[in-house]
Amino acid sequence: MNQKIENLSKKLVEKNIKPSFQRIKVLEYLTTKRNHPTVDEIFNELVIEIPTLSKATVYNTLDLLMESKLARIVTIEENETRYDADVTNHGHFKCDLCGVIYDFPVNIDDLSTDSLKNFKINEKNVYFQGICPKCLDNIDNNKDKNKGK
Amino acid sequence: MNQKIENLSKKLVEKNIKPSFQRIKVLEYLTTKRNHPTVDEIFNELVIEIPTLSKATVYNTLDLLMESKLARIVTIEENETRYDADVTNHGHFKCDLCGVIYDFPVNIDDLSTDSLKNFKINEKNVYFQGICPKCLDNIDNNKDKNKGK
DNA sequence: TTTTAAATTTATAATGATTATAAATTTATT
DNA sequence: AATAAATTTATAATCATTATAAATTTAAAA
Repeated sequence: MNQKIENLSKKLVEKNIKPSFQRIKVLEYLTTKRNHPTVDEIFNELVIEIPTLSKATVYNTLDLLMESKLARIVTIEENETRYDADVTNHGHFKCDLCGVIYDFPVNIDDLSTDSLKNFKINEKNVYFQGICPKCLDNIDNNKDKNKGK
Repeated sequence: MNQKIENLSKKLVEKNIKPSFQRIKVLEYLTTKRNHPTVDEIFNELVIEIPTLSKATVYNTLDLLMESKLARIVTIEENETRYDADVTNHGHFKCDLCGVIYDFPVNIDDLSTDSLKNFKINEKNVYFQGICPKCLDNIDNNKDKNKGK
C-alpha cells in the first residue's frame, strides 16, 4: 500500500518531478486504472479524495508526465484527449459501439518501413477500430431474440 | 480539367451524395493537395474562390465524406482534426519539428494481432512521430555552422 | 413557367476542452 | 521566523466544434 506510493514517488523523482500529493494521485490513477482516461475522468474521481483539486493541476501534471515520458496520449480520433501511463509498445483498439479502448500486444517493429530510413522515429502508434467481442455477442443475442418472436 | 470535376462528381454520386459545387471543391482540395489539412486550411483556401462559403459547410461536407468512407481522420494528437481523402492503407509520420505529416506505405496486415481474433476490425491506423530528413539536415547544417565559429 | 417542397448552404449562437493568468497556498531555504 | 521558490488553485480567455434556424438553391409538381 505505502509501498505503491513510494514506487510512484520514486518514478517521479527519477524524472526530476517533485512528488506532490496531487501528482502521485494522478500517476496512481493512470497506472492502476489503466483505462485511458480523459482529464475529466481523472479529475472527477480524484476530486472526491482531494476536494480542493483543480482541473488545471490535472492538466499541468499530465503535461509533466508527458514531457518525461511517464505517460503518453492515446492517439485516437476523439474530442477529448486520453492518456496512458503504459508507454511500452502496444496497440489500442476502440470499440465503435461501447467506446471502450482495449490494449493489445503488437510488435510494431515487424512492420517494414523502408521508406522511412532517413527519418528519425521517436514514437510508434498503432490504433485499430471496430467492434469488441462483448458487443458482437450482444448483437448475436439480439438476433436470436428477434428470431424467437 | 473538367474531366477531374466529373470524376469527383461521380465519386460523390456513387455514394449518394449530391455533387454540389462546395462539396466537389472540398473533395478536390483533399485529393489534389493531399496535405492532411485542418478545416481552417480547407476553408481559408476555398473561401477565395467561393466568397460566400461557410465553415459549417466544410464541416458538413467532411462529415458526409467520412460517413461514405471517401475521407478519414488522420489520427494524430493535435488540437485540430486533420482529414485525408486517401483511404488506402498507409501510415502517417508527423515531424515534431516542422509539423509536416508524411504518408508512408505500410503493410499493416504484416502485424500479428492474435489477441484480437474475436474482434471485428474495421479500421487500422499506423502513426509514427519523429524528425523528418529535412529537419535532420537543418540540424546538421547548424552544427557545422557552430563548428566554424 | 409558376408554385411548392426538399435539400443545401449560410450566419450565428452555444458548447466545451484546453490554455493562460494571476492570486493563494504550500514547500524549501536562509 | 522570514524569505524565496514551487505548486496549486480559481478564473478568465481562447478556439475548435456542434447546434440551430434562417436564407438560398435545387428539384419536383402543378
